Amino acid sequence: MNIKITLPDGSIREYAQGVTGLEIALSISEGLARQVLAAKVNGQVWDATRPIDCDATVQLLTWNDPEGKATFWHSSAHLMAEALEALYPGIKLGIGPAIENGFYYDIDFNGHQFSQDAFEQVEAKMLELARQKNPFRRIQVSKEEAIAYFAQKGDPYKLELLEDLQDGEITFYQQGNFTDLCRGPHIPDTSFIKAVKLLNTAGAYWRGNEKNKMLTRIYGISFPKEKELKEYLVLVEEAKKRDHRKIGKELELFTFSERVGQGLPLWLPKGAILRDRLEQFLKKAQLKAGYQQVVTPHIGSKQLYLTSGHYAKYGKESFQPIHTPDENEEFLLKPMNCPHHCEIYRSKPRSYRELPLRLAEFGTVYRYEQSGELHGLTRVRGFTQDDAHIFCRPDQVKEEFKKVIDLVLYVFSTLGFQEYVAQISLRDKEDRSKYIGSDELWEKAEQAIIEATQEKGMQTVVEYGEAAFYGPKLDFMVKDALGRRWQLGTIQVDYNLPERFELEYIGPDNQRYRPVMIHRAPFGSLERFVAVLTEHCAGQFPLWLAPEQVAVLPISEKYHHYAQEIFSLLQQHDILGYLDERDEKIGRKIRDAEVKKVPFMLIVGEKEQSQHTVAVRRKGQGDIGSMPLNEFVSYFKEQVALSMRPSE
RNA sequence: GCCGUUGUAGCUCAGUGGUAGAGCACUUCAUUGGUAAUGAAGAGGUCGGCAGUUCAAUUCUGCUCAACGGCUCCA
Repeated sequence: MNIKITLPDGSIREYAQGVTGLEIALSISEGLARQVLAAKVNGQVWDATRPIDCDATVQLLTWNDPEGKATFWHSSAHLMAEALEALYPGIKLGIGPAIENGFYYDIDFNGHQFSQDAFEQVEAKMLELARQKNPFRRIQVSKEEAIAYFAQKGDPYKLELLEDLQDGEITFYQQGNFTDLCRGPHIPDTSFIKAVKLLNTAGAYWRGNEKNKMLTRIYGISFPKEKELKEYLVLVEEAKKRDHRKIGKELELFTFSERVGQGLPLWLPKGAILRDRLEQFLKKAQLKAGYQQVVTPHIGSKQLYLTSGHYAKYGKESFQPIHTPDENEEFLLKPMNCPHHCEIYRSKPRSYRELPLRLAEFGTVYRYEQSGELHGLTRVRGFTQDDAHIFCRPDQVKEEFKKVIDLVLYVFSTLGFQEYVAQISLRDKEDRSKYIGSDELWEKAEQAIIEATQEKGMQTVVEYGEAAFYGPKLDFMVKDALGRRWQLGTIQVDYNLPERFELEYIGPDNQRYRPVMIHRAPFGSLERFVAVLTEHCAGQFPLWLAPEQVAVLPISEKYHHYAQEIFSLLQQHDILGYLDERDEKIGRKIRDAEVKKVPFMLIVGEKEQSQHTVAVRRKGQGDIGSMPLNEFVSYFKEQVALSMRPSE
């Protein structure tokens, strides 16, 4: 009996029943067959060797398809497990999935010593096994058989996983001497794996629960070609060069001190300039958008956070209250600015005519983060939010929300972040105990976000369980140099805090109403934003942000006087930079300025002094000719404006 | 917080059971130079901290602090 197979180009071919993806590929071309890793059958990824029994739509997956890569890496995880089992008999296996870049397997080494020194040995074993061209076999087993197998093998983790599986849908995959409980799919055989590299090890709790045993997670990556592994490793090196912790040190943006405490960044002069420019930029944009700046203290009475609900939620995992010596009053370092802003709202009766009231503050907050979580500037214990709270009428929520989206996107585009993910963060579907407020209010808030993003025509992803405890959010995420995702901007709709703080306004009918709050921070925090921006531009900041914009480099001591004149004129135009009066040759001064990523160098010597010009050199471009200083200043200002123009 | 790795000069890193080295940076001197490193000399470290083993510890052991890679967490 024949079945009809529809291919992605729309063509329909007939094959005998039980045809496999691999056979279909072979019927098209041998070259294709050599590349096929898996097959997407009616939208589901299958083994390329699995028989297809009825009419189906089939897409053949290769290394160029994300699902093809995932299958490849998943199979690589099995291969690694096989190699590890061969080298360390008696180990227990957790889970071993493919991830965004590679794969991992969680291993209980059951008494064996394992360290990264053994990586090469494991890699060699994997390649040895790969060359055996062992097919991955899919085996359907009953639950009983499956339990018997792992009970005999003595693998408690697999037995635990089996508990949650239904009889009848359990499959094993077997290659060489290795059998694993696995849903699949897998690549046809191990010989596709031509290059492997183990990357690092890490502890990981069994099933992600910190009450469970910690297993050793081994990360690795593999490729169908040796060359691709090399390219990948070059890419990783490049990413490391962009790491904001490294660049931050080199460019003297920030530092940490053990004596000050972990997670408490010290901003150095150049970093402070960067921060300040970002603040000024946003303040200006916010002024235009109708925000008003406020300032509030760094601590607040514990009572404030009891009211807001933050104390009940986070009190135990926060910095503990400060006690006054005499009255024994309790104060908390402020972990967020909203309660303070609520009190500003309450400072006088409000009319509907005043709304929306938009209160903005670069507010420094302190949160106790677990020590193992701290990471450069992206995860710290003291940081400054570009915070604002919009108090508005319920009928204004959507419009205000959309305006905030515009502001966030304006900020992103001005700073060159084209790639970001807008994530709608909603409540956990099952566990509602983590949240305050009624279902009705939550639904209103969630609806407002969904509608606003739809009306803006934004591409969004929805994540459940990612909401704040008082309301849903729209989060903007970007990736760092090493591919880790970080949340930058956030916009949150909140019906709950106005309740808790009993915020009110008088409506046109002279009745009291409750306003709605929108929390928002386009940068998120200055710290994290600077970190991600640093990596984004590899320390080569746009001209308007560069902490050192122009270096004045006299050829020799004889021209110091003229150079000083030039430098002070630059200062009068608010151009930042330095004058290099060191007793060094010009080549050296240029090199040092290049290394410091200074965008412009003005070289002055005999010729410039006599003609009253400056020789302009642009970083990365070289000499761009001589001109009178005033000409350079206007050229420079043009370039600053260009560097700020929102990219399309 | 948990698992693993690391900690030597301002930075990047060698090294050893007998109290330490390089390059760059820094200081001084010579040099007055034209688009990515001029030369010489000097100074700089209680080898993360505390304890223990030892005749002797930077080196071995324990604890502790911090950083790094993950896990968990993230108002």
